[in-house]
Amino acid sequence: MPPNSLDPTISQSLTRDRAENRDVLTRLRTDIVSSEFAPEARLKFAEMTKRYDVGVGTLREALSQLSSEGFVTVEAGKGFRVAPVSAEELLEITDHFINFEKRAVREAIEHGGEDWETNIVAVHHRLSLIEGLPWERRMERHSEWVERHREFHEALVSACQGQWLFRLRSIMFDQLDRYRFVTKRTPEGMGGRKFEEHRDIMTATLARDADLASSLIEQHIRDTSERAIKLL
Amino acid sequence: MPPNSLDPTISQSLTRDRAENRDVLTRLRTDIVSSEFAPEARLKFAEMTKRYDVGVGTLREALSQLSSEGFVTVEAGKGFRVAPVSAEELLEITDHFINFEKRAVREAIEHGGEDWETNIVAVHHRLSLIEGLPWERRMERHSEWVERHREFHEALVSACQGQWLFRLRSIMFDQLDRYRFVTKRTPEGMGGRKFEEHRDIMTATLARDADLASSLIEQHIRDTSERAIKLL
DNA sequence: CTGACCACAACTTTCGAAATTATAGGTGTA
DNA sequence: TACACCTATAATTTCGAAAGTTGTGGTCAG
Repeated sequence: MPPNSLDPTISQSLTRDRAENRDVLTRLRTDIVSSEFAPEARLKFAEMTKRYDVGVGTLREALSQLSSEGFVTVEAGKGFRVAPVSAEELLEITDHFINFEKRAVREAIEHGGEDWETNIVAVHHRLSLIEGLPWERRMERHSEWVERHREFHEALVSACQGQWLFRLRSIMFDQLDRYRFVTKRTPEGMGGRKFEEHRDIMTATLARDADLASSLIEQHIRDTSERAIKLL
Repeated sequence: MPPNSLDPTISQSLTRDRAENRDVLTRLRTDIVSSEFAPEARLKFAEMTKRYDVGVGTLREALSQLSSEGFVTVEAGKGFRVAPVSAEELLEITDHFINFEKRAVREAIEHGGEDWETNIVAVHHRLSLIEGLPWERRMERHSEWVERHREFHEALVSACQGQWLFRLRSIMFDQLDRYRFVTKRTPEGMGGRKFEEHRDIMTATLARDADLASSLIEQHIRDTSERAIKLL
């Protein structure tokens, strides 16, 4: 039942509906990543159940899941809070993620087949459609960019053999997303060389040049994190 | 209301009650780690609520938490299952854990103070009390050994600076525990050189010899995993 | 004026029933 | 006989209310 095409405000309703239909877990994580809730803010059940229109049980399940992902903290009897942020944590997360991502892309280059290659090209294209846009239009579709950016990096390493390597990498990536958000409103952060960097990473990966791809990815991630630290 | 002292079967009721009083999450994890539920077995709510005497909501929260820890899998509408096991996964988990643990112990050696040292000695002593026992008595207290063993390795790295390093290390340790369980009933696995190995690791760590401690830990973990693989 | 104690309010946590969704078995038709 | 559909059953998933806890403000004794 997708009557989106009948809605007069098409472009808005498309993104809006997609956001609304996702489950509470995803919506809550998105709201925390995008600083909708400030770090260390209390997450009260009364407000949350109204905001997301779900029962307390469902909400509790989502919150406890987010706590094991590291996005919220929980203290017995005191409820849930948004996890704090710090420059030290960002530095550590960055190091772990780079470490994982480099190993993962190496494995993917070694084992990836035609489907893997094709998917990278496809996903990169969708990312470049947004990154090629002028500054203002990119800002409007920032949440879409976040999603495409995630898909692109995930596609790069999706052929890696280690299930846990992929899993650990993804945990760190989600955490990085939270810090990446602070660079949103700066032209350098949200634009700059991103377009070329992603293109170069893709080229090196498809050329099966693991050393080059690794080093490009490391620079790419470290640059972004260093910009974020200055803005924290 | 702990009328344990009135119970005639004291030693049994003490350990039993301690197990019963822990929350559902811990009990369920213990039951999965100790192969109480076979890998890939379905975890039905009807049976679970009776077994642990909790409501479906509480159970659901525990299960979804365990799914993000990797102990159970969940498919929307199909319920929860115990996560599968494989030799490949054990090898990967072992590599990740050794990697984390070596870095963590290095950091701990660098930053650890007197409290850290004292705690290691104390926790190692409690571990050695069990490991010094003859074979049959050790078997009886296997679940206690698991707990002490966890505490010992945790104490070694508890002074490491990286919060996420510690966290990631702990996730891998819990996963290893599940595989370690298969070596339970073999004399070599559950005894052998464990006593001396743990003592040597402690000595090297307290002597602040990071290189030696790292290499001893790597051997220690890898030996155990290789034994487990043969029995899988 | 200070400190402790008590009662009230707000919030978290848990439970069991109701609604929804998947599964298996059986019936009818080609 | 094979295939599809429909029904009954069994499971998951969600919700709202009740029970339990923690925090707070006020009162009374010292």
